[in-house]
Amino acid sequence: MTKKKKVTKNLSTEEKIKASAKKLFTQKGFLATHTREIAEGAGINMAMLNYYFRSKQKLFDIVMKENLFLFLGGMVENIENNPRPFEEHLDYLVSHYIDLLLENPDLPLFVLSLMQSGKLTREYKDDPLFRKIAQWSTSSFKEIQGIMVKEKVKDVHPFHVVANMLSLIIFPFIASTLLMARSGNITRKEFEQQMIKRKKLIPGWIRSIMHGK
Amino acid sequence: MTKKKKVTKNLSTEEKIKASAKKLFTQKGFLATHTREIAEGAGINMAMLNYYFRSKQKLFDIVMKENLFLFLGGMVENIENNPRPFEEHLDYLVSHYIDLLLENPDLPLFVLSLMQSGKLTREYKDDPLFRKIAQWSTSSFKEIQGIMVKEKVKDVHPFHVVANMLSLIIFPFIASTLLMARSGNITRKEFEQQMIKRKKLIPGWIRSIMHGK
DNA sequence: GTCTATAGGGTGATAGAC
DNA sequence: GTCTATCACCCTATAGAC
Repeated sequence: MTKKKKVTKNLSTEEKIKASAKKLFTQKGFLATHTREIAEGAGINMAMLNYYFRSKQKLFDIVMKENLFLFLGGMVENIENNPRPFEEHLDYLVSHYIDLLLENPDLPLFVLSLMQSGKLTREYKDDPLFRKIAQWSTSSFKEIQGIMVKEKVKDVHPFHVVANMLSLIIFPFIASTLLMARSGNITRKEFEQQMIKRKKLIPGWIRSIMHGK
Repeated sequence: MTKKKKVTKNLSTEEKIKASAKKLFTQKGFLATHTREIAEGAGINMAMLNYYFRSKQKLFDIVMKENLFLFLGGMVENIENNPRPFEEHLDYLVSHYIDLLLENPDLPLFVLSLMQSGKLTREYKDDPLFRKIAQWSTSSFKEIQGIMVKEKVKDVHPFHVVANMLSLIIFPFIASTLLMARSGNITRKEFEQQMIKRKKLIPGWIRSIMHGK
């Protein structure tokens, strides 16, 4: 009855270990994942893990960095290749995140747990990718502020635009089980279909806040 | 430089242990919290923990149950004492949750981590409090559905009403650090002030979705 | 590169004195 | 009820044969 979904593709041992580790770390976190499980999942011995990665911690760092780059890399690329106002960027942004999260639904909780532990900001604050994202979000925030001043939206702080955008994109994935049960017992497939529909819905909701409608 | 915020109120040893355990479990989860830390936080010895609670697991179960009752208890009471349509309940609901989360900002991530592990539904699915909440949310969902049919909202599934309500309430607390940094570097105090403002804002946003505006 | 066997360290739990 | 000392276990990491 025990699940042993081994990663048995045609990969090098190193890649097999990384694939197994990524899956387990993302699902269970650092502490709850044991090197023995990772080895088992990769179909190799525990000693190989240390041969290739020196330690559990180093393996974790490498896997996490890849996860983060996955999360942010595509976005930065798009920002740099398509310099345009925030509001024109909005549709791409929402769509990109939702696509990413549909494929990696465990990513948000993983990243947020790391963030809460303070580890994330400590270790990656000087990373060029992180700096770019930070820079872009600062300028985007100022843009949002500008729009809201122009539109004379005074009862809603621009903070809520950012808060709502991230909430509406990310939270459903974190609480998918809860939401499926609380919305007429829909299936995983129906859930995913609704997430795809949100790609069109969320930008509208965000715009109506920004323009005070 | 090590923080040692001991729980040094005038409490019985048992209460001291529970207070220390609750704080640590909520912030770091089960595995990352060690019995030695809990004991240190309570200003007592590790052996006392087993004397009062038999094991780390039992202590965790007790503390978790209290956390859940905190999360749900007040709401169930209000639902039972004030039977009224969902939309009239909405303002109370949002307000209650935001007040609760302002005082217990670590609670959501804790509950969601538990939920993801499947432990929560397994252990508490027969709990009367859980059953009441489940029942109430089912009937509320049907009410929302009814309103949206009446208002001829066809391009938005009622799922999104529930999804958005929970997202807008809970997510900002999970990602507070991120949001503060991404919204003009606001302080914790300003963040909390905006959360209080959301008590009035969120019901409006939810209503406009329900009524197709 | 890959394995077996084992070292070394830390964790939860408990025995037993007071 | 509270403490000190210690056990038994499990986990990561590594040594060393192949």
